[in-house]
Amino acid sequence: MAGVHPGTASRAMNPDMEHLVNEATARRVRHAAEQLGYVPNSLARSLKTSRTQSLGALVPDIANPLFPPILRGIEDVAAEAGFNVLIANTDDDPERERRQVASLRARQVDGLILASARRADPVVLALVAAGVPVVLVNRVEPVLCVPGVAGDDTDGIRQAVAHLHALGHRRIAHLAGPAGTPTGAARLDAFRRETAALGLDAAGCPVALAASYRTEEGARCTAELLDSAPGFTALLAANDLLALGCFETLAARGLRCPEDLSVVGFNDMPFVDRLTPSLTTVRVPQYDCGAQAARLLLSRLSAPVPADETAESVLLPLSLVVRRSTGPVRAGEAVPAR
Amino acid sequence: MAGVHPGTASRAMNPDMEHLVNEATARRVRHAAEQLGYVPNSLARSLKTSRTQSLGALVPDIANPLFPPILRGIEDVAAEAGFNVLIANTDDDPERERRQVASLRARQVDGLILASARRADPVVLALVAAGVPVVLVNRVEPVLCVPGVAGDDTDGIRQAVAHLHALGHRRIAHLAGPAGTPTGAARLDAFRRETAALGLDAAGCPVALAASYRTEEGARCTAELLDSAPGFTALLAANDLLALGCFETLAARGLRCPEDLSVVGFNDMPFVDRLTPSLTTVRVPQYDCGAQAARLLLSRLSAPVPADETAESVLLPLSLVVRRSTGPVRAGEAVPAR
DNA sequence: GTGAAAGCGCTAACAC
DNA sequence: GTGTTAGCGCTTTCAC
Repeated sequence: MAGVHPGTASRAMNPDMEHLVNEATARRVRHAAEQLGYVPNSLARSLKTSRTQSLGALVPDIANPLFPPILRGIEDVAAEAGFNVLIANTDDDPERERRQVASLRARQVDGLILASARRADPVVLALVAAGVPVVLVNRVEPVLCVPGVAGDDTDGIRQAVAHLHALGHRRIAHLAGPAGTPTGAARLDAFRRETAALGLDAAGCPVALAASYRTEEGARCTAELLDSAPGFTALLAANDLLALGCFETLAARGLRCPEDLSVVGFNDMPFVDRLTPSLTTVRVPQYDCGAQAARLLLSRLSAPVPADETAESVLLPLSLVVRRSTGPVRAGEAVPAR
Repeated sequence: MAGVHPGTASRAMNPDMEHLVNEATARRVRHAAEQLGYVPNSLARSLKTSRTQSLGALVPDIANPLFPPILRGIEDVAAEAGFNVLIANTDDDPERERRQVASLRARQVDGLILASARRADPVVLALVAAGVPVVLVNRVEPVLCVPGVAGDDTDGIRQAVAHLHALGHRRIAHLAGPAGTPTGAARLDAFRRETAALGLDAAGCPVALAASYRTEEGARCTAELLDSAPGFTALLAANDLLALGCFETLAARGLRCPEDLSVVGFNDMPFVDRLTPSLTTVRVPQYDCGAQAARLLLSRLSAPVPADETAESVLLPLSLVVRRSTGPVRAGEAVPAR
């Protein structure tokens, strides 16, 4: 319609090549495109250039409130660089994860951000072996030698334990996350180290292992702890959803929080500040995690890192947000220091 | 590697064409593919077939808890049919919406699901004019003549008003959603009709118009209502987030819910059952909305509907969930004028 | 049952 | 500054 060769039209429509074309011609082409409602076919473009300008993002479940802020962080950074993001849910199911990764690879994403990594995740290993640029977020596993962005779990747990200790608690239980997740394992490790470092009696600091990061699991494990190892005055949950489950069990048994039990969560999910009692929790900057992970991946795309270079992971600082679910231990319940 | 022509390999790898190829040959091809870690390039396939097996989904903001369940519904149905979903955020910004639609079209999505439609949305009209299969969800606008799936807002408001009326409330305020959104407009309309039908005095049923579906807006508008038209004993918010804002203002002014003011929300967002007081609200089956919308779109893709056929919209039944934020009006007691 | 060949819409060398 | 050409990886009609 502009009376030019397709090649010229292509140049006129591409901001990076526009300078190669006569200003008047370019205007004519753009005008024709506008008239025709022409939208360049990015599939064809990608087939030619073998870059799709799109990233894949894998999350366990988009409906889990932890992940939308991360995804939003990824999207915003990606959009700024002209990248789209394809989101897929794994439901923490390895088989589904495998299928989703295959689908994203078939769609030729330029790189992948995984919020769904499990410990020694074979899918991640395969991806790395295949040379696909990958960055982990939230769940970072150093053993995998994949760069990632996450909160500094160890320090977060340290702050939470220190807070409870300062309130006089000496018997602190831990509601640990699934052993298969890097976060669950790291937080449990940190919990054991920190309580030991403060000289707390290991027997007074029982641990329950949740099978998943779900409210019902939190409720079940809390009940289990109360039944099998009573006597603790505070409970540190590896995740806010688990803490919500704890609230449920306490309510069901007529126990009050924080009077009977102080509860600390992890993540600072949206709306946990509006619960009663409002949840004391370790704030993880999810949006920033996502944004940083996207930046890390984009930088690796534009400047590929040699295989022998060590994968650098970023640990974002966390801060404890003290609210109403934690309080001083009751005098009668304080365990005498030995 | 299998020693066959690419065309044969293609047939062997495609479940629908597999019957055209010798079983032994097919096995050989699949084995070679496995060995090589071969993943078919769906870009090239799509370029040839001009179907991408992907849908676009536009939401105002993925971090708004209303939308993840809808997206999950879409994804699950799409996945079952072998479709991927590309998600994009509009932030309710028409310009951003335009760009996102262009990007999705450039990626040749086979159809679009919009949760972000505004009233008489020009982007939607342009899409329809261009013959792109479109389905609306949540925000459905009959005027646009686009099929959609949403809750039956009119009936939802009816139930909420009837509930408050049954509790003795005769002065009910409405915190209306943005006039630019179909949901805001429909709920306001229904509110006016229902209160009138019950013979309530219009002057005793003041309305505040929120500029956006955000907590802060809800807080601001509640304050405005309390200041300008005190005397109402119940407040019906067009959306749970607005209701949360209402809670904030009540707390700030030392007013109790439901003793001083009964509050009803809309949507039944995740976690509003855990607030104090737990929120009485109209439950919208978000997941089902998304799932139905996806089904509707997929059916239109496989059996295109002639242009002259009327767009059929689906209204899902809603139900009021009565919790603790509503209670009987106390005789002679009204919200104290400041 | 398999091979041959054309072409989806675009871009990037290369001419001129 | 613009036209020409080849080809990205795949599918599909048509031969045989």
